[in-house]
Parts: sequence; C-alpha cells; structure tokens
Amino acid sequence: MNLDLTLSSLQDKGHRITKVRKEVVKIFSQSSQPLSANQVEKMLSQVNVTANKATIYRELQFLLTNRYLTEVYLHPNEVSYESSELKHHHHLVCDICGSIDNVTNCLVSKLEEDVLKKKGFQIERHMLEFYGTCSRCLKQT
Amino acid sequence: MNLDLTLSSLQDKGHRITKVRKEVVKIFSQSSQPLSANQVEKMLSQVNVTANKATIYRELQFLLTNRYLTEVYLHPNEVSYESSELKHHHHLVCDICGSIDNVTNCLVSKLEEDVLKKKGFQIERHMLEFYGTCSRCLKQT
DNA sequence: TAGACTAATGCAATAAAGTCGCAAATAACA
DNA sequence: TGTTATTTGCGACTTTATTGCATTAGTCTA
Repeated sequence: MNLDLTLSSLQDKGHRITKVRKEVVKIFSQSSQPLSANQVEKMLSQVNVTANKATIYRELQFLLTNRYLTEVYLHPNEVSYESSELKHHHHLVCDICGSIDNVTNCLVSKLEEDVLKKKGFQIERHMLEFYGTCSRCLKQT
Repeated sequence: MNLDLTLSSLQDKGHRITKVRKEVVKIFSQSSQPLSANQVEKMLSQVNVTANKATIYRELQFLLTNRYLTEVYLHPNEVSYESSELKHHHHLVCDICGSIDNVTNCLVSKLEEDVLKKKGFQIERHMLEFYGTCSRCLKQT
C-alpha cells in the first residue's frame, strides 16, 4: 500500500489530510526503522513542518488506532512505531551501537498453533526482538 | 537457585542485605508474573515494608545490574521485571483482562543460528511476547 | 468561491515514570 | 561498641505522555 492510498483511505473514513498527518504518514512509509515520538518530531522539523508535541502524540495514537502504525517496545520508557504495512519481521537490536536491523523469516507461526491447542489462548500478534552484537561491532572487539 | 543463595551471593560481592533488598528478592523469587516498580511497591507495603520510590527504582536497577532480574517490556511506558532464574519462557498477554501466562517451549534457537549465519549478528537474548485473548475471555464473548 | 461544520492544532496545565544529589541512617565487620 | 561504606529518604528535577479548551483550518456544499 502506498502513501496516497493510505491517505485517501483515511479520508474516506472522514478524516482530514493535514500537513502534519501527510508528512507523518510519509515519514513512516519511507522508514525501515521504528521511530519514537521524539524521532518523528525531529524528522518533521527537517522537512520544515513544525508540530506541537501534543499533536505528534495525538497523531501517532490516531494512526495506531487506524491500524496504520504498530507499536514496538525495544527499550524501557520509549515506545516506537512502524508502518503496519511492512512485511512481518523482527528486530535485531545492537546493545553496543543501538543499530536496528530486521529479520523477515519467522518461525513463530507453528508455535502459535501449539499454544492455542494447549492453552486455549488465541494469539492475535506477537513481538519478537533480538538483542546482541551486530556484525560491525563484533569486528571491532 | 533459592532465596538465601541469591542473597548470600550478593553479600559475597560486598553488597548488604537490607530489609528492602531481602523483601524484593523474596517477592521476585515467589512471583510467576513480571512486576513493575509500582507493583513491587504495593507488594512491599502488603508485608509492611515501606520504601521510597527512589529506593525501589534503585533496587530494581541494582538487581538488574547484578543479573538477578531481567527486564520485560509488555506495555508502553511500563517496564516490568522478573527473576532471571525462571526457566526461559515467553508471555501470553491478554488484551482484554491483562492476564499474563507463560509458555516455556521455545522454537527461537534455530532461528538464532540462522541469523548469525546470514547476518553475522550475534544474538545474546531475545524477547518474544504474545498478545491475544486468553481462554477465559474467549469463552465470555 | 464563500460560508458552515467539525476535525485537528497549539497552548498550558497536569500526570506519571524515573533519576539524581546530598545528608542521614544502617548493615557489616573488626 | 565503634568505624566505614553502602543504602535510604527526601526533595527537586527530567522526560514522556495526556487532557481541556479556545483557535485554526480542512472539507463539503451552495
């Protein structure tokens, strides 16, 4: 799903396409990295769109509610977001440099079936995050 | 590893066994659920141990640094902790009632080997959390 | 294009989670 | 029991996030 399609589908639901909304959706449609509210604020100012913190938080909540964004918890006290339209993936978080890489193969679905069978818990989604040392940092030690 | 063993190993490293420390370690050694700082505070007061918020945060950091506790991120803006000594497991978080159950079988290790081979990223740990509807809540709908 | 309607925004106050410096208290050990 | 260094409480402060309200500005229609 591309940028314009996302925006017009929001518009179809009666929501307005404002400067901030347009730019935030654009930022996430182009980012391969999860972004926090602060990072979004910085990226907005880089394209000369100033928005109040409250507006940014509200916009992120809005896009989350409308299922365009997904929450990611990688670090304490910092919620990040990424486009729900990204191919299902997991993160490789480097403890040393903080870099974030993605893994797209996922063996979890089989586990999910087992859980439903054994526990009766119906899984809607999962988060799988990896922490360790990226190849670049491994070389430097 | 039991309660007394944990405490005496901390003591061996030159740390003191205070009322708060003893009680916090005890709480985690008996809990199958991850606990936030606030929850720890409540559980402390239930056994008539009052401790300042700052003290609790410091104690949690201390136990984290000393690898007795592990961080868990299940919800935005709330870090929880659990004993590192629990058998490796993942969480089933119910979106409706908030209950937390554990799964102990883990298919992730194979994936980890693949990642190291393909990406050169050395995984030290991972977090896998599931969100959905628990069996009890499923029945009530 | 002007005007009406309502979503979205900015601002300011507030809440909640967490941190830090410093003086006082207390565990550990001789 | 006294000494010493760790731990604690207190209070101030920081960061992240939320909310009410008045204003602004998209969107739709005439």
